[in-house]
Amino acid sequence: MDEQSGTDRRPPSRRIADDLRASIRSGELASGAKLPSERELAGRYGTARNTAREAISILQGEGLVVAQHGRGVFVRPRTPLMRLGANRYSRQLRSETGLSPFRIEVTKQGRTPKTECRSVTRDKPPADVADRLGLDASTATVIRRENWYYADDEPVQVGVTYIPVDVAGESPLASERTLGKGSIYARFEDLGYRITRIREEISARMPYHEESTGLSMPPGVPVIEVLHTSIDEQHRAFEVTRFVMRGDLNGLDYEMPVED
Amino acid sequence: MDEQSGTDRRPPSRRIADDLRASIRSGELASGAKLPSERELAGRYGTARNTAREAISILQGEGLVVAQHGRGVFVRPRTPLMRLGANRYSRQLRSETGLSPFRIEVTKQGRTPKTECRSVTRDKPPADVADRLGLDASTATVIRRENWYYADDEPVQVGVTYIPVDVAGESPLASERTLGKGSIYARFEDLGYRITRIREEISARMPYHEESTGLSMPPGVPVIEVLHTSIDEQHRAFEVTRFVMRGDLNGLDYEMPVED
DNA sequence: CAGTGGTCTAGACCACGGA
DNA sequence: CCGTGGTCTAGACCACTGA
Repeated sequence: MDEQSGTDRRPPSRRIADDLRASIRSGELASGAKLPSERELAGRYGTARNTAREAISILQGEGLVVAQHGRGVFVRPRTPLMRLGANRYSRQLRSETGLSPFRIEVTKQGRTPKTECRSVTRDKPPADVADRLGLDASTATVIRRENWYYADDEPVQVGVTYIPVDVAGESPLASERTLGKGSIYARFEDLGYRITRIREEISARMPYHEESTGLSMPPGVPVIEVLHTSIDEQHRAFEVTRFVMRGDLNGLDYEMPVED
Repeated sequence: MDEQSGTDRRPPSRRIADDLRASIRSGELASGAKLPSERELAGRYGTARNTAREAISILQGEGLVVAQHGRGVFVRPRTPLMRLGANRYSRQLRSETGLSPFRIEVTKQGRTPKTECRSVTRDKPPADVADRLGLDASTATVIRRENWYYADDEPVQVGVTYIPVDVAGESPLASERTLGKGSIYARFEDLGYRITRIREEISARMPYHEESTGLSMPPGVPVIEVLHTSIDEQHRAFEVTRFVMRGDLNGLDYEMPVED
């Protein structure tokens, strides 16, 4: 009754990883369950501990398990994603609830939202941002606002907003960390920029080292990067925000018309 | 002139990884450049080879480098992303060019596109798909069409389309692998379903084991998953497609109105 | 062929968590 | 305190690449 019938060409580390993966998929190792310890696996398969460890590291890279120092290795529980939609920018939603869609989503999950503007500075825009704003990257200056988004004090997103100085002027957008009622898009409206269209460019990648520590991300979890551009009635791009979101906690949900 | 002034609490593997990462960022190790060999690094830092190897595996997990057996470890070149937009579904684009947006994007990059319908079967819908189609997951039957998308014979995307049997009927959608001129949405129009709105739910995750082999993905690269729903004038969801795309080759680009 | 990464061994010590 | 993962060593052999 040996599963591998003598001709298993997989190296032992793969075999252990495959077995564990199968157990996770079948539900035998349920979400949150503890895997056998490295030493236990090594003994069971007759390998060195490092070999069992290598197997676990494969599963870590696939985002299937998380190791906790001193406790063990656990099947990574799949938390439901927050679903951020284009309605993030809806004026109606803004005025109805007085809450940002982020806060609504977090609250819906029974967690406590928090947002924090960490800095407001003047800076040169990154090349891609300058391009979206129609600015010259080498000469232009923008206001840079860095916002952090939390659920239960756990950071889940960062958003860096770039506003041309010509747009922000001496308004609160250019200097204040807190922007008052109706949040940032109300302030743009004060200045005569009313959002009518948005462009969102989405990509996925592994986090930079700073991001994975800043967002305290477990290994094997990618980020979603969204480069957002706000456009007004006169087709002016008046603001660009780069969102970086933990991929295990966030998702996007767009519904839109198909333009002929 | 020692950089670490005696009090470097980082383990050697981290230190090697940090140094290499810095070299990559600074451009000292350019895109595509070869890293020092594992043995070379071990010698240079006075560690065992495994320790240098561990450092490289950290960078692999971050998607910064790729190892090639027998050749060396290289800085992963960042290929430009394909930018898939909502105009994928535009009738105008379809009729103007006769090409699918996928083919246009790949051609734009100087590569050769290929698409292939691998199978057409009848199946039970997955729960999330059934939900989007307004079907009962346990009783309903759908047509399942599996499509693979290639650039220069390299697979870059998979799309699995689900169509309720009531919609597909006995049309080519229900059985033919090739759908003829104007592609799939033209066939839906033949049946009276004209796409007017779409919903796209986007997430990012590490590939399943089958996906990473099927799409021959290097380690440290996530996938983008898009659950797409097509909606017609009468608000009927008539088709759902789940796209799984290599995150290092694909991006999404939406422009849409903000609905009040 | 020499040089590279891929895998493995059998130990060792440390740091953390929980009883 | 013990059991866990985190890190490291100093070897070894294999498989692949390219001259």
